[in-house]
Amino acid sequence: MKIEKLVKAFAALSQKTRVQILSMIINFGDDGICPCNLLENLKLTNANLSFHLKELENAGFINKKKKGRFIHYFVNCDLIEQLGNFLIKDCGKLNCKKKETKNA
Amino acid sequence: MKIEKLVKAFAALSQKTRVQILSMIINFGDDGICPCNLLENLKLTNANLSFHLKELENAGFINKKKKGRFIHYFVNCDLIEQLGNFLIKDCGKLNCKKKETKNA
DNA sequence: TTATTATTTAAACGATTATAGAAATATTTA
DNA sequence: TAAATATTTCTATAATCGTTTAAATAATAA
Repeated sequence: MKIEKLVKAFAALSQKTRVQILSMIINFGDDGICPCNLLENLKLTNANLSFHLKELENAGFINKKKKGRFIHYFVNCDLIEQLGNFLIKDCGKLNCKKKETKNA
Repeated sequence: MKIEKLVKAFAALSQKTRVQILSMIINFGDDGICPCNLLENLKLTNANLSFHLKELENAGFINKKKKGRFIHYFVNCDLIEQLGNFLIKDCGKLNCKKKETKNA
């Protein structure tokens, strides 16, 4: 995975509210969940929730799909697994040594 | 792991320069590496490197130890593994459901 | 149609972060 | 001791981020 994508993903998880939102979305699995339902359980404004959902979406953690009257958000498990694997297996093997970083 | 610690760790990885620095430190393994050596391979000021090292240290990713004339930084593998495991196994099992988040 | 609900966007703000330059603090070497 | 090197701290600045309020857009229900 490119370092830019990694960093963007970590940035999306660098905020308590977003980790909680992502966790909730994961918990609703394949059904997904709409913002209005998330709102019931979070002390946020609708605008603020929308902001955080967009951040998570931009980072690739979630996708949305229309479901009748509502928009449902779903988790993208692949990205989460890739991140986990990066940390456990690949971290430390990035191209960050001498020559490569000289002009990074 | 407490969500505050998680978030702090992810925040430390939410910046390209810091991921590169951490990766370099990991690559030097048990020998560790001093800031002056890191500087040779990064386009940073000493002040800025010091800032990023402190951020990584505060998040728990690295520790330092005096080695003769230099200070050597070492990676804390435990935290990295914990983060990886959180993503792969525990993410989605946080206490973020209905009742629990009501007063979070 | 109007009213209601769901969701996003826009504008403004305060707080935090990344960076640089300069100075301060060690430490080592000569 | 003075000079050189290593590292951190201080100060300031520009950029980014999280939040709110208000408005805009879209869809549904009455």
